[in-house]
Amino acid sequence: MDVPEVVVLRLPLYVRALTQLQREGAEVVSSHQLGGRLQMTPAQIRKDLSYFGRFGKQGRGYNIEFLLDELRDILGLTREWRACLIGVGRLGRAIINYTGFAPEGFSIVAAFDSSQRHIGTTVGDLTVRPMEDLSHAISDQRVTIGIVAVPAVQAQSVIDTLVENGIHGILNYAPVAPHVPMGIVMRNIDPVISLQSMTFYLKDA
Amino acid sequence: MDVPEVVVLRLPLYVRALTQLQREGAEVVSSHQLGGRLQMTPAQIRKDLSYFGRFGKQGRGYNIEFLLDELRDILGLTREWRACLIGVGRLGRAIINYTGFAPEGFSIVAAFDSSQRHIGTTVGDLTVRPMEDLSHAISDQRVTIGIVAVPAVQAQSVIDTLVENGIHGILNYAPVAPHVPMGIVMRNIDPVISLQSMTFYLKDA
DNA sequence: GCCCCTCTGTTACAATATTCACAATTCTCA
DNA sequence: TGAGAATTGTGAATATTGTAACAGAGGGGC
Repeated sequence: MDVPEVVVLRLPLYVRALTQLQREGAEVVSSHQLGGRLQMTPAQIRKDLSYFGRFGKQGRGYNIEFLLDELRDILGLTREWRACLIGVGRLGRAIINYTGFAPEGFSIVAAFDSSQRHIGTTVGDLTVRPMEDLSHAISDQRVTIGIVAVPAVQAQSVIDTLVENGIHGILNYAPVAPHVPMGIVMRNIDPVISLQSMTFYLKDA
Repeated sequence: MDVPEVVVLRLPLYVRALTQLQREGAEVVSSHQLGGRLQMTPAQIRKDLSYFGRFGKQGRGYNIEFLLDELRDILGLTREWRACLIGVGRLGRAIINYTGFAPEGFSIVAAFDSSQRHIGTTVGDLTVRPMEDLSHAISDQRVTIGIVAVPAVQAQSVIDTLVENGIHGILNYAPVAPHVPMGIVMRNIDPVISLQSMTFYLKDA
């Protein structure tokens, strides 16, 4: 099964739009309607979905509940995902307190920091632990995702440590482009980079 | 000048990597070296840069200081950009307190909320103002970017209001895919979407 | 039951993006 | 000064991604 990554990146958008439609009471949606919501062509939606199966009915469209179930299954969203967070500075604390993760099945089950100042303190309902505990925590609490919220200079070494301890998925908030081995999936959250590509279009307006 | 958007999206990464190299004391860098840092091919870097001019010297590479100046100019990073923030809940407060914006020339100069509970309170060094003040604040304080940190249901209408008041650049933290008119530049920051596309690759590991 | 309208899945095509490959230029050093 | 090594900028080749178009299936109305 060889699905282009761009397609995978769009699937969560479909899930979200369909969930919204479902909340509005819709039962069926056409690729045209969905495309209207997401500002994309109906053809692209149909093509994307066709990588995974045949989910629609000609003349009718897609049953929302059914398609949602399928997409959630494809993306692996039917299980809970446990993450650990490294770095409980301002940013890290904000991430722990962010309420958007839990409803989608992502939970932060452990927090780490290298500074004595933070170790032992409580953030949300987590007690901050020293980096030395990382290895045990990952296996004991079956953590599969690492969230990195340390300063830029420390990010690469923290990520190396996570990878050494069997983490395959990394959500990186540090403003760097870390190097990860093949097979490791990393996503960067970086508002400054987003702004800097935005100003290119704003600068002569 | 017709530059592909993917190229513009990469320019900030070059700026960051070059800044880092400069801090390390380097004066010159080749496309090969830069590619090593950013995990991309030398050819891609050279081609990207060639959309904007000829910045390198054969046999030698790129003068870092010169290339940085050029890229900053291309991206419009030589001026200060003033933003306003809408929504001072947990997320909004974290954004105001985020220290990563200022060093890059982005400053949040006004904060708004629609709830009486928040209006008049102080966040960072800003006093939260009612939405009614938005129009005046944008012109008085020459705000050009809007940062949206309101709940999903309010995001579209807040964005409409920003656009009506002349904002062309929007950094959206709300977990929705809002609809904006042509010519408006929007960037979405959405860790949940990032995680959801990550789990696709993690689910059978 | 039949016609017509709708809408999917898919194939063929077009547009974009990336990589290759090489002439041209610069630097180094004997 | 000249030969050899390094590295750019770019046009051509390849690969990837997106769009269009259409055959065929499903549904509704009469």
